[in-house]
Amino acid sequence: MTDNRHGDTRERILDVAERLFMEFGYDGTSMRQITGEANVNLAAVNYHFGSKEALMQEVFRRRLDWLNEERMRVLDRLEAEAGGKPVKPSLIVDAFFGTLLRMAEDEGRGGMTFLRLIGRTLTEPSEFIRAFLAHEYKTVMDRYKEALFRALPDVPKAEIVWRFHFMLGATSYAIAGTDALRLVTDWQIEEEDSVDRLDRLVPRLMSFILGGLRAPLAQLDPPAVND
Amino acid sequence: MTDNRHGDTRERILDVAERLFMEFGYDGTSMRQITGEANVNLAAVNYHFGSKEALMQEVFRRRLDWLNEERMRVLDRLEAEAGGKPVKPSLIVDAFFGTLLRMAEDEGRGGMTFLRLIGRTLTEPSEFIRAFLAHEYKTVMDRYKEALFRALPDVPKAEIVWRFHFMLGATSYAIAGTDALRLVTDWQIEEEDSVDRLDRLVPRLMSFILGGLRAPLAQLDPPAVND
DNA sequence: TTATGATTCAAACGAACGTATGAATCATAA
DNA sequence: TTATGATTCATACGTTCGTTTGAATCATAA
Repeated sequence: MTDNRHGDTRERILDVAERLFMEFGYDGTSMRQITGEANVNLAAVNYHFGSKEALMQEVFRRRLDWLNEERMRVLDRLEAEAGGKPVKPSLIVDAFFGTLLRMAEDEGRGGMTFLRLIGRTLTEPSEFIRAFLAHEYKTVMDRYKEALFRALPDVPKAEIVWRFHFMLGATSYAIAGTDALRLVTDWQIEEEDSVDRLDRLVPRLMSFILGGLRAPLAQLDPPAVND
Repeated sequence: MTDNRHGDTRERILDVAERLFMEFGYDGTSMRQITGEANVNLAAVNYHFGSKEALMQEVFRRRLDWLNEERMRVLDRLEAEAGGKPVKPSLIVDAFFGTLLRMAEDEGRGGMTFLRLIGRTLTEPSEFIRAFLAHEYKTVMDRYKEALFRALPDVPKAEIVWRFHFMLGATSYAIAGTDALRLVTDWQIEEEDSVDRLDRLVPRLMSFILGGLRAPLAQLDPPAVND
């Protein structure tokens, strides 16, 4: 027969699904693709997870639980070290984005595959995915926003949230977009600078988003009256 | 009967498809949705455009043709005004991204709907879409990269391309992600700061990406030897 | 060895998808 | 008015989708 050990069926499905969702998106990946490449029966996903949606959620939960706890731990440590004073913005940004990016160096935690999946999924259209991610992210997001508010007391909160958006966007896109970017820019960057080389990407991206965070505030006209 | 004028069937299909592709993505939008909301027969898309893929391409071509020509015109003008000297980076960035963002203020050119569609599509998984966009974008992209190379002669070209990526990412995400961002950040930003208010978004985004472009270069270890 | 619950299997289900077809209807000009 | 080509129409085709089913097979413990 095949080399199936029935005990790790769940894990094999999760690994394959993670990779295929990353490559083809949620809608673009069929149950038959997943079960085929995982060498399990078509019905196995529904048996072990209940549905395709539940599988997608489990793919994320498996990685996000650790990531979000780690983000909390790092911020806890930074705030403890600061002893009541606000934490430096660059440290907060590194705790949030750097933790995510460095997670990709650990194959046991999903590696580049999961990192790209996260990036791609943040712009996925499917309603249930966005709702699920919003719920998973809420607590951590609120903690980090509060930390940034404290760290930048002179910057309007709305501006901070905006820049958090922009940083998220640059990051998602950078990690999701290997292929997309390759096409758009023709990618004449040398081999050793490929996105696959995280040690090249991380410092560049961190430098960019920190530059954006520190940029002078835009001059805005006063808000128009609501009519 | 309905208020169908058979002459504008093509245009009505394009308008509806643009909106639905923006909202639900390419795979998530069915021919029956499109033709239903456009009040045309199911077969109309295949009759007028040939296929769903061809429809998607026409949705883009209708807007991108003007956008890319306008980007060329603006850069032509800037380079003429500079009279042989390099154009300032901030002007180049504004010519590329600002032209796109300001296009969204013109409902006749697609408005926010097309802007969001562009943003979302840059991370779409479908192969044919990415290939199509890469082809549409190639000429313009090369011109702008060259302009940036000339404007920043002391910055390694690879770094410039990287930061172009990051700027593209922040922009795509910001314009695509109304709903996604709303969820991720809980969106306690006041009403008048919504993404729908382009006059709020544009200066903030431009300030952010310019800050990123100007950020100090990251310190990199020398590239590892390829083995 | 046998009984039991967990897992895997082949096969099928109904629904939705993009597309194709040929007749009906329309606009236009001879 | 009639002939012609463009367009719209209702309907159906063949696929693929996610899911379900009931029997077969497995691991485990009495």
